[in-house]
Amino acid sequence: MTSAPKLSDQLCFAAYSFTHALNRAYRPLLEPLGLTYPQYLVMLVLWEADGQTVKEIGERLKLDSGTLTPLLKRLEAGGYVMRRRGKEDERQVIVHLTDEGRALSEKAAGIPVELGCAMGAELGEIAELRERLLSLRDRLSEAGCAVGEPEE
Amino acid sequence: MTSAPKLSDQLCFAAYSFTHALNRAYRPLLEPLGLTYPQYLVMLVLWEADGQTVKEIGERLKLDSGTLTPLLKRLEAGGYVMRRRGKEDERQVIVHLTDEGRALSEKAAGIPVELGCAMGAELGEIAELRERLLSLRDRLSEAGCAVGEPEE
DNA sequence: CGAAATCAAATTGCGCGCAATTTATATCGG
DNA sequence: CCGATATAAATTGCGCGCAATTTGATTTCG
Repeated sequence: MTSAPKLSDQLCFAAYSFTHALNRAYRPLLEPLGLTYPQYLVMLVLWEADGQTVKEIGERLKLDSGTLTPLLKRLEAGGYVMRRRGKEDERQVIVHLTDEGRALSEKAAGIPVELGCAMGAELGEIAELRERLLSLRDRLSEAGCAVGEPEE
Repeated sequence: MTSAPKLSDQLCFAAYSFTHALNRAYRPLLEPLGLTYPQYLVMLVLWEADGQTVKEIGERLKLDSGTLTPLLKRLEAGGYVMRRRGKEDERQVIVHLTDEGRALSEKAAGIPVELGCAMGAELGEIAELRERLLSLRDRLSEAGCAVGEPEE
């Protein structure tokens, strides 16, 4: 008798609802900066290395141009980045921080700390959890198309 | 000098991209059933207990009527559930499985197993990770409005 | 060189998630 | 009993995420 899978047993639901809770926790912290959470992630990528192409940003965040193009336009409208066609290769668009965008990193510096406190978890626990999630993510991505073949 | 937070240091990004990877892994498994991942979660809730109100489903999944109402309408259009106004309290809408919706649980029974294999993780590891994510989620939710007060 | 294949962004369409508002029903207090 | 309050869904508006397609530039190869 194949009983239905239980919600409470599922790692997937735990990850799903944890992510949403994180999103909700970030919202009030990011709102004063005029950023959504995915926009914040893009800014993190640019603070690490300015002048990346849409493709490079997408590889880092695992997002495609369908998501990034409108998001970057909103960041541009907000005055945090500038989008320029590449000079050598006109297919690509290079994203540069504005002065304002660079300056924003100072205001955002306290956010991870604050979130860490809200979770009340130790740095070591956080780090370990992070590694496990990234490793499972990569295994899932590798499995990728292999998922789905019947067992018999 | 307050340097910008690093993407790679962040638990939040790990959770974010793990969740998206899970979503992508579920997609090809759920597509033959005609379900999206959030729809699958709703079905999990109903397979455990049929005849719940929109509110009850929302409490279980941490979703509100703005998300659930259109989702449930699509499930109804797909023939898996029926939505009925409550007889005692006409404010609430009670969601019932159809025969087809109940039958679907058999086809979905293999999905968690398949995903577990794709992640190549042990049951114990999965269970532990799940508990930690749920516990952090709840701590985040409790902190809730407390998040955001300045430190000085 | 020039057509075909490849590649980077942009666009389109759809389903979430959630804040904010609206509608309809139920309950409470005077 | 009736108006005020509270509650459950539904609705509206916006920003993702992603599949699929389109547009325009570049590379490949005959």
